[in-house]
Amino acid sequence: MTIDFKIKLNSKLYLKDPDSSDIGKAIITHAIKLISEIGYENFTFKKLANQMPSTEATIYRYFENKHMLLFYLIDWYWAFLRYQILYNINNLGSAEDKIRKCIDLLVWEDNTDLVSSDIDFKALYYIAISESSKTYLSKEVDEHNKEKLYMPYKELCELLATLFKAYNPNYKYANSLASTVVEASHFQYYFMQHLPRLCDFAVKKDPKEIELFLENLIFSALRID
Amino acid sequence: MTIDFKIKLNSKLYLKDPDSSDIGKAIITHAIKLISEIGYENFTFKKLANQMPSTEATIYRYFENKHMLLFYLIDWYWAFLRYQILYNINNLGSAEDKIRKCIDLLVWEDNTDLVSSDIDFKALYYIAISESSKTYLSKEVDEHNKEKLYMPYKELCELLATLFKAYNPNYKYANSLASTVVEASHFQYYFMQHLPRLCDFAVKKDPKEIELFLENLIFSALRID
DNA sequence: TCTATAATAATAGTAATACTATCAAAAATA
DNA sequence: TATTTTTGATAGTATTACTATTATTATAGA
Repeated sequence: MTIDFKIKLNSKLYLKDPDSSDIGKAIITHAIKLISEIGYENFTFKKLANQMPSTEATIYRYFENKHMLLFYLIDWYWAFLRYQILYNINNLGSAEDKIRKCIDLLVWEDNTDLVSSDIDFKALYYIAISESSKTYLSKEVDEHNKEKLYMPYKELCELLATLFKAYNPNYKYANSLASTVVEASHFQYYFMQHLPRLCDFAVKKDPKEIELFLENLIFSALRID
Repeated sequence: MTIDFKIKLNSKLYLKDPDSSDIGKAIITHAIKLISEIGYENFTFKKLANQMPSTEATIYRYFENKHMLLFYLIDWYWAFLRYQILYNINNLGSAEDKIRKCIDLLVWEDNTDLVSSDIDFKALYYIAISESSKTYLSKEVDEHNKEKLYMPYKELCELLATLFKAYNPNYKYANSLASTVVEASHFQYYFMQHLPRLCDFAVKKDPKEIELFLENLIFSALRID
């Protein structure tokens, strides 16, 4: 599958748009590779510069610090996921089918055919799982929220919530259910791999099991009597 | 309410048991205060030492680094929460009542009467909300898991899962539902305060609303037809 | 109470991190 | 070609995350 579009992100995420130059794009692709390998805590601009190769100072001209670079990747991920969902549910009829498709796209499977791009989607997905909550679990959350940096995440949740409302207009917790499902799709995947006693997918370790759990959770909650 | 017990934590969390000396206890109480104020990322042993007051070197004799100190606090929190639940559901008859009581204890309310201790429970609760996932969202997760450092969290989830199974023995996702509810109790509270569009509690900002959402989620999922 | 032992304070020091600044070379653009 | 922008190379600072040493203080046992 190839979707051709440009994701335009909030300009407050960066000092200089990484999408505007080759070296900017290299920063993004190498950052995805490096963060997914060594983790956000061990990631530094110096290490990134050595990998590219480039210099620390150059990267600092694009991003204020590593937190903003992570923010950029995560916002790109949420925006990309939302576009992918919009594209894929467009031709579906029922709200139920649309919700099922969302769950399918929320949970990564290895057969997902996302080539034709420099972005390593699987690596980015792992970063999203392990690091995305760190964009909001910080003391700067209110400032960042004022600068509208959480918009891509909010828009994704809003899309899900809208579908839930379409399925059952009387359900009172559409937004909370949406954020719960998005978060759960991540940490259940993480638990499956690292802390299997916290989930029920240890035996098969199959992402499809996570989808079944989430579908069951959603349609039970939304059920109309 | 006063519960009198000692929480015994995994000795791999520390170099010297902070519960074994006055200065060790001071490290814990001051760390709770300081981390809740400035956040884990901005927290350093030097700042903690200046607050107590003591010295950096002294704190390093108790904890390998700030990550292990956070781990200690979070493990204490999960263990404490579990004991509190066990104590409170002991005299309850039905699984449904027990589950409702768990939700009640999972979500902090300001009237919660936990005095008679040096521990600032409210501050610790806020730390748990904002920082607990950082104990497992690290590249060292598998090592720490081998050392059984996630036991208190697993035992809490296991307790919930057991209650879910008691309510409906045929439900297939008791563990995943348990971890989802525990995590959701935290991030829904956080969203309510910082990112209200991601939840449905923005108007009242009342923790009771979170409880209603979680109860609805659980009993819908567990419902027997 | 004295003595031995352990714990802490005070201080110093190192390597890495998280930046900022400067300036020349290279590349892009007009 | 001239001008502007970007990058590389280098240097430097403050803070963080530790480790090490030694003197002082507290504690426990005889």
